[in-house]
Amino acid sequence: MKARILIADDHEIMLDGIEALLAQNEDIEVVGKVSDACYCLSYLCTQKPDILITDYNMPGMTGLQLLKEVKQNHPAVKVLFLSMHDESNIVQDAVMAGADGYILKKYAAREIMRAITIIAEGGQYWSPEVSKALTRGMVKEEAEPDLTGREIEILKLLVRELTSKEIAETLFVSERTVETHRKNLLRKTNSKNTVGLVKYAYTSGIVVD
Amino acid sequence: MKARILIADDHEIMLDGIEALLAQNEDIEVVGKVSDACYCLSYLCTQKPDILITDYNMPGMTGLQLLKEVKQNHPAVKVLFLSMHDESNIVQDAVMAGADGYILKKYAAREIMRAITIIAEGGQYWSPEVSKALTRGMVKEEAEPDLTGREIEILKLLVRELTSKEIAETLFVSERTVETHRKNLLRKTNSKNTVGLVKYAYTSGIVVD
DNA sequence: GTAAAAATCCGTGAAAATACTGACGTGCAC
DNA sequence: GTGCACGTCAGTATTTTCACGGATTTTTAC
Repeated sequence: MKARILIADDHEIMLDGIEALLAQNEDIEVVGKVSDACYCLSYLCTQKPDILITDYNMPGMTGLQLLKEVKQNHPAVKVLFLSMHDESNIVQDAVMAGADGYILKKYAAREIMRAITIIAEGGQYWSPEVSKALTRGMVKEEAEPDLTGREIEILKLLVRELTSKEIAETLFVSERTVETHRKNLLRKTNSKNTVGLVKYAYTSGIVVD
Repeated sequence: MKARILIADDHEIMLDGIEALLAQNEDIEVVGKVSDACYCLSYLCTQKPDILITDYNMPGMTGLQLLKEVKQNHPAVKVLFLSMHDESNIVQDAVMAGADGYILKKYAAREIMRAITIIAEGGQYWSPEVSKALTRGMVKEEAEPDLTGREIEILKLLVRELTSKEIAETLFVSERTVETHRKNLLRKTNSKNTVGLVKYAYTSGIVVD
């Protein structure tokens, strides 16, 4: 009874690297490798993997969106995140949305096998840093960045170096509206100014980088 | 006569992935894997690899700095960059500093073998996108972001969400001076506003991400 | 059908960033 | 010994952002 694995990552070399690692274990079978979130979803419909290993930063769709899609349409599939980021807001979002595991890329080599074994048995696995980020978020009570669709939209335009005025013109709303959204973004992301918003956009995967 | 390869990347799984790929070719021998730029430099002194394959974003040192170190102290070592970025300024910096190859991570799986073969024979290899970025930079005559030390210093403080006033106080200079540097940064990085500077800081590897 | 969340809008005012133009000293290279 | 890059500083003006403290309407969820 092999664990059937689907791997998603936009860098093909990561796909091969992960596959090479997993090949060492006979109880694991890689049934597919995809480098695109949309293709990943369609793949889930035809094949029925037990576990999806996916990068958190995917082109076209954030890892979080992908996770939500998977959990909604294929609740039986376990999801293990691979990510460079250990910011508590990102990790927390992933956990809240039902991820089964989250490991940092820099430790992936030594942790991925254990993570898959545990997840295949119905458990969960978090890298030490990730656990720390989780508790940090809990304790500080600071992890709320639940941005609305409109806020994300505005953040994306902001990152494209548009001023509030230009964003307002683009979205056909008042300048005031944009300013209100920015005000809320500053509060939610705990930023001092625009710089913080751009940093958040980068580290949270809202921009593809 | 095998080609001796040293691999540097801060994500161990990438090291394993690359090694697994290279293992397919008998003419290639991986003599070391390091996940830190400093350790990489010391390794170069003891072992004598023919080719160094390195990530462009390394903790503690940018790929560019590492390249310059290598070319200065170990001119015989060829350097092949692996990177997520194809911005013309980054690519151009790498080429100018003497890189022997530059491939994008998303194509690494299919290109790395060819790149190494070519480089081992004394040639150079660039991913198609990289070549495009190079010519784009040439044609547009826009690729100059040669930031001075002071400008980088200010950019780093800027990314920490400090205002010009606060930066001025930190560096014990006039607010005007900081504004001048920012103005020059905007021009050099071809940015419209602060947002562009933060983006540049992220994509160029000035901040560690 | 009601409560909560999200999106829209407004005024005032201060702070910060950007645009423009110009200048001065220092050190280094050719 | 003369450019030239670099870092330093100034004045003036405008635009943009941010901080207050509201408000209304639309959408969503139960």
